[in-house]
Amino acid sequence: MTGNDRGDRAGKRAGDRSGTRPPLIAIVGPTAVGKTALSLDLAERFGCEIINGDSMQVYRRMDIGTAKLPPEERRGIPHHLIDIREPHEPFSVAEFQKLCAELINDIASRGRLPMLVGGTGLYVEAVCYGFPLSEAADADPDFRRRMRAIAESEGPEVLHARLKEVDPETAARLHPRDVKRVIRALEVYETTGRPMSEVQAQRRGEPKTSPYDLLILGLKMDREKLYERIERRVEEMLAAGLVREVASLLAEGVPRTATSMQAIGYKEIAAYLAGETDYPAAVAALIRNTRRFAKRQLSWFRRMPGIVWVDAGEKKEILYRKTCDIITGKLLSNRE
RNA sequence: GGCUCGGUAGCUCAGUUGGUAGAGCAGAGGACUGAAAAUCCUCGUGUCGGCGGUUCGAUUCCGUCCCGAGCCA
Repeated sequence: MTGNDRGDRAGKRAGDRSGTRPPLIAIVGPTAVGKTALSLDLAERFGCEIINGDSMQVYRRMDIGTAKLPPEERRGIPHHLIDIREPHEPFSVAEFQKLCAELINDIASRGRLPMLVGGTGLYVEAVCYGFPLSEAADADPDFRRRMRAIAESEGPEVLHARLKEVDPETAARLHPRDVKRVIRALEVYETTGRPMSEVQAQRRGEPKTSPYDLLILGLKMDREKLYERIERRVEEMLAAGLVREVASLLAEGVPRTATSMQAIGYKEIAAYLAGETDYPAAVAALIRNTRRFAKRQLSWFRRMPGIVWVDAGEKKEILYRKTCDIITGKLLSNRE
């Protein structure tokens, strides 16, 4: 809401010329590709403030498993939207988008450059391209619980059939077994009385426009190399005390069903601590799930428009210089 | 050295009473608009260990060699 308002105001003020929208640099890419390290160098060089774009780094005390940058390593650069929720609290794209919009405007108004860094495709894209989430319905936990119960007892197809009656367009788009999306679509109809397809009609399928003066850098890397880095990172997390971290979260009463406990690294270790698997099996699952996650991230970002891809497999200095050049070119072109 | 059982997809294995083969896992691709590190969809050709023989046709039967495991000397 706030983001749209300010975007409109900025548009009016400047006759809708692109240079007057708040600037935003985003850095995306799969897990373990090196987003954090690069973001620090670039933030230092261009006077950026960093906004976290990882859905799980918003949770406090989930540090090791989410590869959160420790405060003492942040080189004095402000980092936003880290540690803003308790691990048992829910969070959502809509909240994220709203908080981001406020932050971006605030940072820009202070003459600094906002830099969104993260691997959660939905979150980053919702911010970069301003999905009109505010027009849709709020989450309704109770409704979701009831729907889940139906899916379990009668099968997910029953819900899909129900959706087909109220919103045939969305039903056609969704697979009958994609329970979460089917429930969300039903939820939108339930709480607004309008089908989701109608709520989203203006945006879906249209060419993407951004409320920001936007530059998205995508980090890519040879698959084999990326998988090696993932494996190494998991070993490092374990050595750094991941098991202890998960155990202490469980001990403080975070339920295993909480969104935060669905995070990779946490769900596998929680299963091990509950005696459902042995340690080697848990570690193997953790590595495998991280690889699959990286694959899904790549799938998302390959499709997302407007990304300038750079090879993160190159030497640190080369990568730094290349990305600096891209950003400088972008900033100069805005001055004309 | 002798005997037995194995050698089939990256891995573990199934199977073909002779008509060139298929599961699980791993892997790959994709979808994604208020749970997203979540959720969901699609994808199985490989000298059937090598070389000969029998056969219209061999991964399947026979011989031989190689490799692995076990047992007996």
